[in-house]
Amino acid sequence: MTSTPARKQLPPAYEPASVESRIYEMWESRGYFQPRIDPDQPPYTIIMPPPNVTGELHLGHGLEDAITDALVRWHRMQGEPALWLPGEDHAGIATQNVIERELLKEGLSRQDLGREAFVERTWMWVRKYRHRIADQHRKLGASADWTRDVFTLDPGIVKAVRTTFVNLYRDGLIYRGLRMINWCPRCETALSDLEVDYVEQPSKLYFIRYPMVGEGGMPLPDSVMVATTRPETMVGDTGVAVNPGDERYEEKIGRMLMLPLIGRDIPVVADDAVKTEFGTGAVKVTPGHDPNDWEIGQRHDLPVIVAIDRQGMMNDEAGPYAGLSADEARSRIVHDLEDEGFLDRVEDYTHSVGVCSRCKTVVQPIPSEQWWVAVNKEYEPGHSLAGDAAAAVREGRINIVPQRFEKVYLNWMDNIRDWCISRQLWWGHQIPVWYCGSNHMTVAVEDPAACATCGGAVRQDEDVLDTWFSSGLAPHADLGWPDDNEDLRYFYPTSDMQMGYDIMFFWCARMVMFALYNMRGRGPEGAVPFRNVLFHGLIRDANGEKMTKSRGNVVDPLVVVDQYGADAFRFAVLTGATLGADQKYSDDRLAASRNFANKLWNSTRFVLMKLGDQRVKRPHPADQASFAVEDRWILSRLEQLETDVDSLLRAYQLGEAARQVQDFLWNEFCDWYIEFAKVRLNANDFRPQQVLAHVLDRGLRLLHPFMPFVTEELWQSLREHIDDDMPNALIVAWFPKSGGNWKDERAEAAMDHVVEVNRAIRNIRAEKKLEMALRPRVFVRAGEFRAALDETAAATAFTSRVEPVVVGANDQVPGGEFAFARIGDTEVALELPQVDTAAERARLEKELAEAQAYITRLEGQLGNAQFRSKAPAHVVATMEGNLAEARTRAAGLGERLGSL
RNA sequence: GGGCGGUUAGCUCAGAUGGUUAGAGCGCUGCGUUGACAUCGCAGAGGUCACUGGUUCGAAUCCAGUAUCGCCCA
Repeated sequence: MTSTPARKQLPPAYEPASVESRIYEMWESRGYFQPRIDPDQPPYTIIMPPPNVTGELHLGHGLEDAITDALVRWHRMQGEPALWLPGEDHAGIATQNVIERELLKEGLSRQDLGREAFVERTWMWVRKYRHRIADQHRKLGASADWTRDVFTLDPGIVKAVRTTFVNLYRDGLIYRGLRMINWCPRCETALSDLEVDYVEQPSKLYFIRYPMVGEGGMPLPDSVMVATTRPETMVGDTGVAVNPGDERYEEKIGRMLMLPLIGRDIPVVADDAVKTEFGTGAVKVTPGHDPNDWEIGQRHDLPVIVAIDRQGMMNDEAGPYAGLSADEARSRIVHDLEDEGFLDRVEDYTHSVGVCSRCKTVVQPIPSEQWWVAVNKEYEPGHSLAGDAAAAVREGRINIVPQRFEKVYLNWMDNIRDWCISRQLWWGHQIPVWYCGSNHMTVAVEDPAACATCGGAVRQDEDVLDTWFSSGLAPHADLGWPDDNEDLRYFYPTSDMQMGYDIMFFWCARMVMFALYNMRGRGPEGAVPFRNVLFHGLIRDANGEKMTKSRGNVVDPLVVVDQYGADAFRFAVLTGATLGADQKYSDDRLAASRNFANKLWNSTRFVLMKLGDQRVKRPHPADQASFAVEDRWILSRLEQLETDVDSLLRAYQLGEAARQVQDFLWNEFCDWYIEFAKVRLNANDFRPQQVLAHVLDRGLRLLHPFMPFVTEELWQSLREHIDDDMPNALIVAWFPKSGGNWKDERAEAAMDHVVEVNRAIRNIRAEKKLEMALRPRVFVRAGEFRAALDETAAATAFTSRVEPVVVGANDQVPGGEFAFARIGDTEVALELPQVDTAAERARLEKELAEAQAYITRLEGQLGNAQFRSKAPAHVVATMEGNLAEARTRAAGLGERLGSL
């Protein structure tokens, strides 16, 4: 075993930097992150969404680590073999772009290097950044099993990708086909529908007359006017389409038009896709340059003419405009149309333009031969990739949290189209297809030596797969599929999955589709990639803007960790918003969380100081009656907290759970229990020691999933003071679960009352501006809670700086000058050097008025027969209790007013 | 065009299945270094829960509509 962390005197303030790396090293070197496979126990498994190897982690990754780590630590502390499997993604386009930018600084292009050298250079980058990324996770406290770290280009994943590809191909779910794609001229690759963003752009709508021609090609005086936003594409027009129900064009359907400037004859076709209300109701059809026109062209057998090449230049098909850029061609064509009288008019128009989501270049829709996944095709009766993926969620085999995202997922899955998976890149999983000289295709997992059909020499398809193809396999591929190894058998299906809602379609949807296909041998329940998937929101900047490099508002989580500590960062992002909602980043919230860590640090210092070198037993419920009211109160409250945290965590309400632990530790344990305990300890009554140690121990355990470092560091100091079966580290200590043994309603009510009495006393002190040194006598005329008030009188004396005298309700308070307050059936009379009668009267009247208003409300409600008959008994009882209490209070106040 | 979400204190946000006088942090006001903590303590001010209507004994919470901001899909 490695040496335990250094345990000297704790410094007076928590210094995360001096603790975090030492603690993390201790955890990792002792192997706590590696689960022990135990066939008798169900495991907890969660896969890390692999960050891109392109560079640094951002706040979103930090949030993900905070969520995942809290979950995995919670499960680990419940004794489950817990596996958090980390990884990194090769991120095709993104990484290639980064390397190309690097090369550009040296004046080189990837073509200068050649494919092999370029890929090798990229690997050099990867080797460096993989470790950097892992270290960043470590700084955030991620208790991931680094011995199982997976990179999406590891040999095992290559095998998984190829096996999936081959199987899908054999089942007819992967095909190569000429279809309209989104081409990014800058990235020089095809993109899937998901990688295209649509932005509104002001543009023009051009109205162009296409003259009709007769049988022998004779021009007729009639014409059809079309409206278009891209006049330069008209050189590729092969038809004009109208809606079949549009009366304006009824007689023209089937007739021929003459394409201006070009002179080609093109037909008028009727197609439902044409909207009568757009432009003139007639649209030119350019199947080579528009996705909708492509579809129309397919339906009406129109030829496809590609007149603009992939670099955006007009080619020979453009006739007189060949060699021009698309922009130049547009102005020339518009000019020529006008000259020849074909241009009717131009209107301002706003339309949405597809841009590459990565580089924002306007994408070109072009027909191209690419590889596709047929997501809706049945490979077995009743089974298609998308159909099964939707069913798994509909039928509850996969649970989406928060539930509202279920609709988004299903809506997308139900309307999904075939997925373009080939990319014209060099960095990624090269498509496992080989071609020979006779154009035979060999599709194989292992590199073939020769063509499977004719034995000829083969060349591999040059394209690579969409990055999401490989990450879509993560849950089963990361665990070893297609090999049938122990990890896969034991840890699959994974338990939870977590990601930003922005990659629901990219990643979550693909994982579900692939897993249900690849793992279908396990049956519908066992095939799912995960049982629950959590969608978290985005971290935005203080103004609610998305953080992007171009905006320059990106915050580095490691800078935050340096400044405030990893625990503070994690606590702040976890409590910053509810799951699924975006949150705004704020330094104030970080500071508040750091302050909490420091508060915890100091309260532990206090407990340790009071324990000295003592080793105490845990309080035993059998001795409950022997404990003081504040002991019974805090132990009862602790059990309630344990119950609440358990149910909150089960419901994935991580932020609320963290808040409740904080609230307990700060506002109940520190503010009241510790303050009260001081009095007994100072009087050499050492009974609070075991309560202090026990409650703190439990509190640190409850907080550990959210603030792992500071809790572990403190617990290391605390553990040797508790005479119990204490493991070596908090990370593997049992998570508290209430047995209900300490629940004590009476103690809670009594202590609540004592707290209120103290508040009332302090309130008077503050209001009367009594000097701190002054310790006035205060008569506490107690009713129901006399025993508790008696028992805590010394604590009241200490914490509220008074000399309390607890007397019975019927006892008289001696003469003198007093300020009065009422808490239920208890009257507080604080002795003053002198009383400003008018001010005192005003104060009491205000309080009385409040009490009266409250009474009126309660009387109204309780006087309602409907309420009495329909409301549950405990609600009525509570209100009756409150009414009685308020009446007692009002009566007391009235009495005091009368005597003034 | 379809769908989803937000709107609660000056700011950032909590408020399961409707049920005490709606909470926290930060900020603000006043007081305060007593041996855990000034990264702190005590006390206080501050909210017609966006609006309108409905359901209910009872609505921040459920329903319908409106306004406004944002997101997703087409």
